[in-house]
Amino acid sequence: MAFWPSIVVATPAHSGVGAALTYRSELSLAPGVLVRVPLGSREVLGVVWDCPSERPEGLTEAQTRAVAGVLDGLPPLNDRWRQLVKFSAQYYQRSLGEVALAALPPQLRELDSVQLARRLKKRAKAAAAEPATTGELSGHDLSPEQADALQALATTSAPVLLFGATGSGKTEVYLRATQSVLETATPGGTNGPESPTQVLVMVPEINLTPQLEARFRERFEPAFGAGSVVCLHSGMTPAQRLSSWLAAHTGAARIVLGTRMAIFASLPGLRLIVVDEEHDPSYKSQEGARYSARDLAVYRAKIESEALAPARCQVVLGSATPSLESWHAADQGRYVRLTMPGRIGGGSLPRLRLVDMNHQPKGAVLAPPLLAAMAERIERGEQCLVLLNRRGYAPVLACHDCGWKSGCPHCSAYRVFHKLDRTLRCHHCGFTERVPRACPDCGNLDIAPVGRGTEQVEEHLAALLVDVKRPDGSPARVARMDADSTRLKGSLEVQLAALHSGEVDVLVGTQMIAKGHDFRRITLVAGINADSALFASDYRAPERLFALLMQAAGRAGRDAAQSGASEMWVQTWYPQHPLFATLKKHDYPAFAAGQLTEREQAGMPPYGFQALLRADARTQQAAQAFLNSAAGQAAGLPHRDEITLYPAVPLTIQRVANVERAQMLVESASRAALQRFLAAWQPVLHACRSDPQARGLVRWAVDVDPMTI
DNA sequence: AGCACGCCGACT
DNA sequence: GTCGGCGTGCTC
Repeated sequence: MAFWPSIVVATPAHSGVGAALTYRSELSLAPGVLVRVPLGSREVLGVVWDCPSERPEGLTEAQTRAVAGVLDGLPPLNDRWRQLVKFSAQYYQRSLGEVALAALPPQLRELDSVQLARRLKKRAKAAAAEPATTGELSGHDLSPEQADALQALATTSAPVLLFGATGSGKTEVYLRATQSVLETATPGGTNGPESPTQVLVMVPEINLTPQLEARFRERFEPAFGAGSVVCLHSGMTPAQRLSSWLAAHTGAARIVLGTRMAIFASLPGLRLIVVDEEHDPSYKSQEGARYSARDLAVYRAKIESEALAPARCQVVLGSATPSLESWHAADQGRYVRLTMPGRIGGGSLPRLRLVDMNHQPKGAVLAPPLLAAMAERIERGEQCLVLLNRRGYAPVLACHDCGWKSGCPHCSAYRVFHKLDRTLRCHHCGFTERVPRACPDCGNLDIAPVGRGTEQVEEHLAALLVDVKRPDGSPARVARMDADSTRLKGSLEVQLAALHSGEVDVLVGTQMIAKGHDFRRITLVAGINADSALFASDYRAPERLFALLMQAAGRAGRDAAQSGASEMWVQTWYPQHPLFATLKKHDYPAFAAGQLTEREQAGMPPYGFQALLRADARTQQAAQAFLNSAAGQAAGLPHRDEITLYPAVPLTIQRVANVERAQMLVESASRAALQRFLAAWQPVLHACRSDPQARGLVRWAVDVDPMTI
């Protein structure tokens, strides 16, 4: 008897192969089984989607090829995983195969069933050698707010928005919720009683995994064994990723910590998903399938719950400054909002001090009152954070004689001056050159930096604070932390340790210093260039600025004894801006309500729904021609009358690495209409590729629910 | 995406 | 005379 399994393989959206391919097999293959199949002249990894015993019509036997091998020994990917993949592919307008294969660890593609069996055997052996010691689970006492939140978590089945101030102890809530799920949830469901309960915890950045991993290991390894907590993120080696993935898939791992990619991990016993800092834009993927791991978390919990009923899989979205989408969902009652307004130990949030730059000496990078406040803190043995969202020494180098600027020859952007290695670096394409001795255009020797980045502020501060002494009489120390200073592996840890040990008094850095890290002795945080975000054209800019400043403020005064005296300084030319009034009161609900009113009036998300059609081409003309041709041929498609297609426009940074970029905004008041329209548009887009006007088109992509427009 | 096939310039 | 440039086109 022959079977005709339909199998998904890695075929990107551009390839035109959208659906599964039909192969031949002597054996019946269960859906979710991993196989190796011939594709063209290669042999690739595939996932069985369906396995009928009838050959599909319109396909002759000669047109099919036989399955080359089955990766037996590995349990099939379960129905819910396949449903998650299918939904993601549909919703984000990509092929099933692309999403499915991208969700698997890359190294799995290179393994045959013999090698895989060897890996699995090794894993089993290691697990047997390190049995759980059934130690006691320990934890600190809970605050009343934490206890209330946990109580509410236990009784609700809707998605939970945990709205907790920085320092309110959200992590402890995650730990307790995890503990409760692992200890009490009954295993079972459709996946069989053999799959132990599991928890997925996501963080926005790789940088944040180590400290979270340490806390989860400390709490759970004594009871659940050495391999019970694993990480999953793109910074791991291929071998580590495969290992963690297998641990999750086989149920050996009980807790998976990871970045957005972890949402696709195979977790047969999944009972709880935590999305920490749920507002963070990093949860939205910007390449391949442009999925939102936060939104998929909500969907995944829903389908897991449906399969587990009456048991359930819960999802918790945590933030001190939730996304307006989640806030709105809570307003509507679709999510349950749990609020933890107070800091652990009763400390208060830092006081906001606005510095009106209109009344400061001309050209001052740091206002004198801010400097004085910093000096005072240092003399008391306290630490300061200075936030500036621009790395390098200066964003541009310019010649004052002829007007030359340090533009990138490959991008429509300036190259940034890095003084440390005397280079001009393009932050978009990476093109780097040594700084020219003289102006390349007119030969003038007097070329000067314009504007400032973290390197310059670090240098500046070191000079300005040179006479300031710490309590022990030693001079103040200034350090810098940004993507440049933490590039080398392990250097982030070294720098964090220097701050913790008190070696450093002032830390200058980009937004990476605002995120998550727990600094005990910081009592002053300063944002020195917030204005650029105040009037940005992106309608999400205020939301992001508020979140960043709120998060940065949260770094100060985490030690309750000092929290009363801690301050958040913001330098601005617009102290009257309404954003600062709500920030001053730490009143996120008021800020969110204001933003939501504006969004509603403008029909913007979450009241309207958007997608972008993006095109990259060798010329701007070709990119726009593709978009225009796509728009023209959208006439008559389903729901076209419910869709607004905006004119094609170049991106803000029009050219990157010699590729011209353009996009077209697609908008609708109905998510369903937008979805159906995009699905019907897909074949048209494929056809438009070969439009003679669009000659030179490099690639195109649809971005559903884009973060920036 | 890979990887073929396919048709035009500088080299052993 | 070939090696190889990357422009189209297909993958059950």
